[in-house]
Amino acid sequence: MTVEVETPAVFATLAQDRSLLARSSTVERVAEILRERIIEGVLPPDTRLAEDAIGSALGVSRNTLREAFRQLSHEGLVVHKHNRGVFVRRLFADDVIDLYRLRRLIEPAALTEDAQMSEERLHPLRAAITAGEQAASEGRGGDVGTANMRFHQAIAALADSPRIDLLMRRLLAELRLVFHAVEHPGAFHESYLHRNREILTMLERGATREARQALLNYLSDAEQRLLAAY
Amino acid sequence: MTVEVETPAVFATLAQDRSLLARSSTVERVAEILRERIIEGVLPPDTRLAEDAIGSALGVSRNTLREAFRQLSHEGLVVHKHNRGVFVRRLFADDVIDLYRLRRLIEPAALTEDAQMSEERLHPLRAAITAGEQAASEGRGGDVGTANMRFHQAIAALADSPRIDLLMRRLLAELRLVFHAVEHPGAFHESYLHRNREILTMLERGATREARQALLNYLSDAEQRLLAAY
DNA sequence: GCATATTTGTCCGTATGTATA
DNA sequence: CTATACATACGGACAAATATG
Repeated sequence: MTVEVETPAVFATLAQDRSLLARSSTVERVAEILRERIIEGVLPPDTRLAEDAIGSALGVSRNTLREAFRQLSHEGLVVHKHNRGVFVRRLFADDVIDLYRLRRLIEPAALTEDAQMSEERLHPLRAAITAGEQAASEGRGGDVGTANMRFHQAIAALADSPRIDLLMRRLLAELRLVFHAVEHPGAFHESYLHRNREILTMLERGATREARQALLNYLSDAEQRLLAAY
Repeated sequence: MTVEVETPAVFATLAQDRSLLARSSTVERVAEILRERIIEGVLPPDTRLAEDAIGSALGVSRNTLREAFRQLSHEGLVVHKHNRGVFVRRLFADDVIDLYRLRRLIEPAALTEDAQMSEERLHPLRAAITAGEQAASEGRGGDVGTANMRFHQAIAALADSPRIDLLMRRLLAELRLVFHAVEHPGAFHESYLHRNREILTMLERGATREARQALLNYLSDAEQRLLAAY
């Protein structure tokens, strides 16, 4: 069963400058637009991404679009079925387990004792949390999820490793596909806001070991709740 | 400064079946050929991979070739410079440090206590080691390196996680680029053969903790030797 | 089950913009 | 600064596979 989405309305972008401020390539911009739509849930799992429809909607050639598809395929956001086209990826319980196994490996490891957890380094964590709290108080459910993602990206960034940053970014993008399976993503993320702040507080007072354990508990809880939704 | 390689001779493949046994796509086969050449060192770092030259040498269109490039780019083997083309990636000391940070995180974590280290599961490790020893005794230096890689891929596979498998595969492919910096890659890998077997022996008798420590020592040693070569 | 229409996979030619000698 | 080489992007073509009636 494939999902069909009315294409013209969804892709109302890219018709902009092109020649003026062509900082990035066309392929990059097309991939970025599709990535956003998939992550937002506008293009839910199993949606067929027809070349002709999207290509004409975005005003790009098939070749260009196919390169963007290839890129998203490597990021795990779409799957390529031979002679059938590309579809927004659907993740299963196996994937949730695998993704959280990786998270439990990477995120706690980023909370090293020796790294001086200065105000400076912890600032991104603080910013993500306050953004999440504000979004929650204003009822912007989607933004709560985004802020939560930013918090965990910031945790991974403490490892000070470009490859871990990239790994975490791709991992969280995949997780977005999972969150669409829970009924109220906003409420799901909101319930973890205070736990994020607790972890931050622990880090601020240098209780790294404690923070690591709290993070592990957080991850196991989230995994269980997601698995229950499957 | 970019390296130039005479193209026609290097790419004497792919002219085979094409329509007969088109099991994998053209893109896959092209990527595989380029990956091999890069890993073997035939295409050293900073080599420019011109679309026209390689495309005509392999007999594929530029579109197909570009998709193969994108694949290799995601694996970190080539870098894409906007409006300049793709080049074989050159890694620096920073990258060696980053890559080994990831290895120290992933590989020991794959050696879990609870996982039953049955004969079955440990067989890939044993096979990789004997292959390495045989290659060493027959003076096939390059194959020693390949076998060593296989050993560590097999270690990562003990984690039983598709994403860790993929991560490890990409990580080891990147490391190939590093090994070309040492003068005698074969001798480098040979010196670690007996340490691999020691680790296997520890696992066979259930001394997981000990094996993990030996693996960590192994990785730190290798990192130091590589950094010294830079 | 069959015939037709649609869509993808692959390739080519070309025009335009960009970087380098 | 000019010229050259090259990557980017487009449109069209055709075979093969798939979907549709």
